[in-house]
Amino acid sequence: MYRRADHPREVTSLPSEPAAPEPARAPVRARKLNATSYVVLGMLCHGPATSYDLKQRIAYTIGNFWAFAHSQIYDEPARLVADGLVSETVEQGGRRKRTYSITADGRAALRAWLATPTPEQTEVRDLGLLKLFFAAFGERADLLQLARDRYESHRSTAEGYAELHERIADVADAWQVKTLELGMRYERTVEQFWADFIAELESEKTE
Amino acid sequence: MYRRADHPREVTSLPSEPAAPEPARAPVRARKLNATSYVVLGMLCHGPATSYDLKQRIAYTIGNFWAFAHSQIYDEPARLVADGLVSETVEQGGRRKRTYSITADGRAALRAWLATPTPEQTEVRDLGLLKLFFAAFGERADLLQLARDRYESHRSTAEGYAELHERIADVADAWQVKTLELGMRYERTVEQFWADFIAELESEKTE
DNA sequence: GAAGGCATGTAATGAGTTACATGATTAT
DNA sequence: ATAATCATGTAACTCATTACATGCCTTC
Repeated sequence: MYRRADHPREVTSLPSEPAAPEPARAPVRARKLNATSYVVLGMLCHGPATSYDLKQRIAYTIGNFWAFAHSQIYDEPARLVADGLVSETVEQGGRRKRTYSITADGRAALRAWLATPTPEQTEVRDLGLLKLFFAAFGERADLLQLARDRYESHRSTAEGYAELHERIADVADAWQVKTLELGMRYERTVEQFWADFIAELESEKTE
Repeated sequence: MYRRADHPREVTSLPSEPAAPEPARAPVRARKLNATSYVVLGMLCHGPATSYDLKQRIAYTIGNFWAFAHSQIYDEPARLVADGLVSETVEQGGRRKRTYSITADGRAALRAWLATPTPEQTEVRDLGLLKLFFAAFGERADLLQLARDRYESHRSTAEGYAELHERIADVADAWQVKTLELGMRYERTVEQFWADFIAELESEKTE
């Protein structure tokens, strides 16, 4: 259950009025969906899922470059249910596990989003880059260490992507494969950057 | 003033005790700093600044790839003051504008962070990539539009970076220039990806 | 049948976003 | 002297992160 569902949001009718004859449709004013919402909607397009299933689907794919905490994946479907974009069935007995499915409205919302322009700038949240930016205030040795760590990290991610690509290129959705291909190019670029940088640092030292 | 400074955090002494003779040092248990904190600390290393100054410094530089809302830049320094890592002076009269300076503890905290390993994965928050990933659930025409938009956006960012690089390469901090160079490589890579993708989409259409 | 990890969830806290508000300065 | 924009800040709300809690399943 969405634990903030009863927060004061917008008064749509006076509390003392008797129930109006309206058929209790979708919320009058829709919440503005965010990236998390669309990720959940998109993943549910592949079929009903529990939060844990979603967590898995995301971890293999989008989670590689855009992390979502597992509690987000437990909260967001509940919000989408409140929005009428997702429906939920609760297992009888046991842990009363919830399974979510996307509704027709949910599919429509996803399609509408896909049809919408995308003017937002990409954000690259890279602590390594931040550290490089402020390196003047630290030690030279730390910078070299940073470069080596970041190089290794991106090299290994790139390698992982390449393997994944081999395994799924023939079977997966073509656009998902494309996404992965951008991931590969990105990782290789950054890997190369740090490699070049290490080389520079080391050549300066010996001069 | 940090408007949540008086939230219940951790009781360090019973309220009824008379003031102990301790010299009221830094907070017993330090808040865990985050990226925003270090960005502010780093920017303050270049000299005292108001929040607006910080906003500017960030907008020209780090803000290009990692966005911070201006209210964050107003909140975070206040927290750092509470942490003892930043000091503040309040203008007398007028708007009682606050100017922040980094303290010795603040510099130490920044240096410590720079000396720390960086195992976190880079996050790339790109709505275009998300849309590509879920493109199977949308229209072909929307995908082509997406590709064109994203191509143009990255092309223009790359160009902007190149100009900036020309202007500052000789005068700015060497590591900051390096950061920019990674930005350029990144933008060029992504630009090229979308260009290739557009070409593919268009060649399929004519077959 | 106990240990350890997998699956499922909630609570508390802290951070980020959006919208609002308004004083100062500059340009017309 | 009015408008426009820059500079400065707060409030309300939403979202994300961290830590906790615990049932369920496998394996030894």
